[in-house]
Amino acid sequence: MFAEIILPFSLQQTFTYSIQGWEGECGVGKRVIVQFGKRRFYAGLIESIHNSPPSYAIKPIVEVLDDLPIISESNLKFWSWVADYYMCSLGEVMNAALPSSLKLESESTIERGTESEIPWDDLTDHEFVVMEALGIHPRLRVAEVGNITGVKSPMKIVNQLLDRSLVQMQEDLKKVVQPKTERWISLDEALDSRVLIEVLNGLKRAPKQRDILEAYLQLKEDKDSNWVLEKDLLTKGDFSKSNLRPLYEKQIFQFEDQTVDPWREVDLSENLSIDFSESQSKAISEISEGFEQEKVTVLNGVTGSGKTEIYFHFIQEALNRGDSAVYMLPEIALTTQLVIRLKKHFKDRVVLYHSKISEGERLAAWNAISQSKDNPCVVIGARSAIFLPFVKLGLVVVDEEHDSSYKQNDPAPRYNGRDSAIMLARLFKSKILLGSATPSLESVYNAKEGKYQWVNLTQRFGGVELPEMEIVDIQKEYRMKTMVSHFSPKLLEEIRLAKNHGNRVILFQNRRGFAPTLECQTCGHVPECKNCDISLTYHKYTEALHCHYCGYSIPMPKRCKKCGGYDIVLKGFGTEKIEEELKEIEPSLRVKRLDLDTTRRKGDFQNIFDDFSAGEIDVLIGTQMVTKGLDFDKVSLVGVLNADSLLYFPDFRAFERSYQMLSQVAGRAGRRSERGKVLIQTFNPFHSVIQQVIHQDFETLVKEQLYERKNYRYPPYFKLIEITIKHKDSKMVNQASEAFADSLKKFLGDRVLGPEFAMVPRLKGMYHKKILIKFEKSLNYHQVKSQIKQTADFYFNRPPFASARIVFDVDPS
DNA sequence: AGCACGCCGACT
DNA sequence: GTCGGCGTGCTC
Repeated sequence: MFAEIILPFSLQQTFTYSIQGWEGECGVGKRVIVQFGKRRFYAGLIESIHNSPPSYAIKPIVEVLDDLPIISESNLKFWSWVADYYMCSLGEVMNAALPSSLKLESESTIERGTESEIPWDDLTDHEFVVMEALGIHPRLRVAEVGNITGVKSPMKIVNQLLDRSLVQMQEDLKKVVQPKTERWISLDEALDSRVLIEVLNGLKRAPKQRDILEAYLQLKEDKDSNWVLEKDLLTKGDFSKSNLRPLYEKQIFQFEDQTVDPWREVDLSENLSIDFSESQSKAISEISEGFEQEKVTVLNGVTGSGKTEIYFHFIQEALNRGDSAVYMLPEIALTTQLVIRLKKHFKDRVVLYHSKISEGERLAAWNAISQSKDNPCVVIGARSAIFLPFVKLGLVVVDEEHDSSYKQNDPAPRYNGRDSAIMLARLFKSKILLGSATPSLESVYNAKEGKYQWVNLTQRFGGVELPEMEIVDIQKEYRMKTMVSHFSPKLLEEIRLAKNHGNRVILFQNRRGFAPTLECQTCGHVPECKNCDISLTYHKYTEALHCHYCGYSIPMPKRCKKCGGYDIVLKGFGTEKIEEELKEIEPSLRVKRLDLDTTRRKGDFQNIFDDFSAGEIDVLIGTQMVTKGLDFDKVSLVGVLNADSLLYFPDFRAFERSYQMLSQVAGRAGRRSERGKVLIQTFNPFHSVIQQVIHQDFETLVKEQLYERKNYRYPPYFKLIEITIKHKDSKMVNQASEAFADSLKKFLGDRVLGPEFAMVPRLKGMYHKKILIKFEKSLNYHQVKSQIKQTADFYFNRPPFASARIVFDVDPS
């Protein structure tokens, strides 16, 4: 009997191993240790078991790691779909799916060999260094041999020493990551409370132990629990770990190691009850209709209309049936408040899963889900949650389904969390609900075609009106020289007004659109466009300064045009600059930033959030982050500093995204009590998208954009595959991509666009060229992809282009 | 991915 | 001449 094993890297095929000796233990979905190549051992996963012997020599399985499969065949089917659809290997999907602590890899080490005499005089310098090091450390990793000798390929040296039996080599299996645990202590079970006094008296001559015992008893009293954290006990009396050992030996204490639970200190006792408004109840019954027809259902609910409560309702319904549910959100919308709300409602059924949880939590989540057959769970997580080992999955909710961060761009698998979730739901025959205030054009289109069920939830909770929206024409303001750096007089006035009424302000500044500008450190001069009276922005690709309004450009100057000084620097115009300016204009304002820079450390986000909620910050300046699921009260004003930076992003989704982002940020204004205000600064007050945003005219946006997409052959009418060819030699990248594209054109014709240099042509020493395939939905995409793959194999698996790398990105965004 | 094999340029 | 770099091919 043989097994097909998935190995954890980007090799296309599975590998066949003999299961001899492990017939009883083997099973699909279990991990096995196998040797791959001459030395290395890996934990692979059994994909299938069969009895057709291959024509080549095979190796046996070394060990079966699991008693029970870690994932089911349904999950494996899902993996296969992801690998197939997104044109990557099963190994890459496995890597994305498994928590690191389930991955094992061997590591080569060397130690002294059987030859006892070291012929020091016959050693090369490198060999000498290695043998010397082995005298100090009994064991060295092969990588360390490279470090101490400074040689790039240490195996040559190791092999020479191996030949003379001066060293021997070993392979140690290592967990990639070990989960962190913490130790809990209680009195030994065998210890009767009556004998406790005796024990205390018995410790008269061991005062330290007696102190510890007393400290424990006090802690036990304080916390009202028999189990106390070792850490707490040690800090209470300044004891050390070694003081505890005799207490374990005398069987006074017992301990248990558990993975760290970050929710230990949070009070989750409160029970939340939900009362539905009339419009919510109506939406619920419409969603149920969609579910009955087994359709993907889209809940289009404006911000503040209470989508979350509706999700809770259906999650509860799934749990009542004994099914698990997944509630997916874009990563940065996974705020603590939402998780606490969920935990208060669904208690210990809640499982959190995203990139920032600890390895221990990750493993615990994985185990909870794989044992969820009789204990249904509700997973709240980011896109990676779709890879959990679900058993009975009854509901998948994808909130903010339009969000572009559902797409993983790098590394493979380059999958879209929303689209994959739909497939996951299909495989598990579970219900699927997509929610958004501004659904994606894809979902709108599918609903129009009758494929998806569409449910509207238009009324804001508590009847609060949508905010008042106003445009500020900054082209005019700049011309009249009334702008105060990036602020129009109107915006500044509204900020002051908000502050005077004790309200808060959110300012939105898209980072991506704001390229750096050049500033003279001597005279402060900033090069400006001769046509548009705005600063020119620096483009690395062309080494020039561009105006992104009229296209005017000048080569990167070496010295200041005004004063002739050489001291010119590039300055960013991100949130940081805005913060600086506002503090200068209005020093009394308490201003804080919310962006990637200020939320790098764990807890940063929460701190800023808490300060803002508590009224300790007047103005919060942020990037996309402020648009996502933040439920602030008392925000009377939302200001968009420059809407154009969104509109002119070079991407076919730019207008759709602009609408979504501006609507989302506007939705932050005036959520609970009073009506809020939104000010949008723009150079293009009459731009159709800006007009659609301020009139909340989603219908027209959809109509116009769908028309454009159809015309220019973009999704949802056409499918896109972006292919990137990388090579460190630009000539090679040109030749390879041209040859490849020509070959693709033979069967795809003008569906092949490019090759063209990427926006950043050279990245990490590699030149990048892109080929874009646009093809009709009516084509069999399976066939198209396999033809592309075959062509790629033909070019990139043999000379002269074997050294070029190729990357596929299906449905790029 | 990681490792071996083989070709080719730089320095003793 | 030898050492080490790098390109190429293969792994069940």
